[in-house]
Amino acid sequence: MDLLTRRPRGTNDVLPGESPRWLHIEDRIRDVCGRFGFSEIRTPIFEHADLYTRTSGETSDILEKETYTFQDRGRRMLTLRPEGTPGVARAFLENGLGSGPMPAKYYYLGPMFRYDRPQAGRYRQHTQFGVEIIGAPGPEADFEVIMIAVTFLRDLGLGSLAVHLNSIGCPACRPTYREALVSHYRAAQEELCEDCRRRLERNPLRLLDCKNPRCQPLKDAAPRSVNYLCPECQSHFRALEGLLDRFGIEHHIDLTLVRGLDYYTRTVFELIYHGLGAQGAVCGGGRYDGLIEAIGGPPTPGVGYGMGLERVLLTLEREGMHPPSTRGTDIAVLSAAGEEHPELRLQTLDLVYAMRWAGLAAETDYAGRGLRQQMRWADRIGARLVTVVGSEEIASGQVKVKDMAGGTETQVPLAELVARVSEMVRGPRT
RNA sequence: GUGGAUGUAGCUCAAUUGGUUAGAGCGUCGGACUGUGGCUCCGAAGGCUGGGGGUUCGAGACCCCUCAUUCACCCCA
Repeated sequence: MDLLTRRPRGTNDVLPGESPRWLHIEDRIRDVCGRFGFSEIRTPIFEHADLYTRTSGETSDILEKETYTFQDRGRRMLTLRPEGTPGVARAFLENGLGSGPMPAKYYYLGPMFRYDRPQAGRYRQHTQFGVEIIGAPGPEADFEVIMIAVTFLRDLGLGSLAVHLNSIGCPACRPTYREALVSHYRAAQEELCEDCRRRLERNPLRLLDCKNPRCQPLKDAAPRSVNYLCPECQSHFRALEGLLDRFGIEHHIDLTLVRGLDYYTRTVFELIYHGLGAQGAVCGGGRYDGLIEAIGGPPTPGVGYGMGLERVLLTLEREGMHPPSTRGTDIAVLSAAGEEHPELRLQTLDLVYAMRWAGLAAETDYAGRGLRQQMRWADRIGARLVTVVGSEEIASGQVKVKDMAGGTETQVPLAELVARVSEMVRGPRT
């Protein structure tokens, strides 16, 4: 019934009070991406449903149960994007971006959609900041992707991070590992929890994700993917670790880290923020050397991540960090006109617009309230300066400008008001 | 999808074993001070107690359903 006045489940309004936090982190994103040489790419919020089924794999119930998929009026099956990477890969191919300078380095920022049960920092519409490097096969690209995330979070003041890292091999070596894993688990099939039995059949790598105590002994004894890597995958992984060491980035090899999407190869990683428990993972990504080929392009390596910004925001709040204050009102122009002096009111508006066109943040209350109330209002909105325009001022050509913080008033010729206020706000020119 | 907790004014919270007309602080608007803010005092607006059903003479409170939030799972893009 009051569906009309309630937002859909798992969505959020960003209210004016919250907006400066978003502006701040968006600002930091654009800055760090510029420094790292990443350009923004904007792709549609919906894509053909096939794009995601083709890339993310059939094993995950992600796509069947957790996407917003619908048919449009032209009977196309479309999906609200659940993540950024497939859309970027598609745009890369469709627009022939491979003929530009390689590797291609992109970042994106925007809403993603997933149909699951909301929790704090986890919503049906959430905002992701992601980066992709396409066309760079070596470990330096993996490193750069991790570093841009680490640098961004450090810039925000969230330095207390650890990189959790693993390598899940490539099409050459992963099958061997998968077999080893399956035979290890098959031997003890009866002891497994229900979920794990299903995983064993459908997606064996996920066995390592199980938190059921019953499966722990078996999991602890399970073969490790890093021991099954082919020489190429192994040296790639070692080199990445070496780079992280060299730059003093805290990292742990997490042998149970197996990301959910089928397209990952070699490196997978997560960034964990210390002391946040289940909400600690702020960022996850990895290498996807087979993805572009899977959607019909030439074999092209890629690596990237997605970062959930609501979770970053939540972390900032829990750490008591505040965004820098935004520009407020420079001057409130109060009107002593009242309703019976329309001409005076118009002269007040003349002044307000002259100030705005000169670059000042000028505000005026809509006429009608008493001066006391207007003053109170100017105080509430945080105006730095206040001036009053009335018949006395117009007649004498002199207005007073009051500094709200100190309470001091300065007499200023009306003709010079805009210039003088600009000086007071910006500091005198030298 | 599974289990637990919680829903009272814009916000934070009250309301005796189930008992008259659901209160306070903050915020908003207005007045004291009708041409000067912050402090103080006064006043007003603002509620189908999330929604629906049930028990009862009587429900904000108890029961059922539903919606939403939240925590832990599941999953993690």
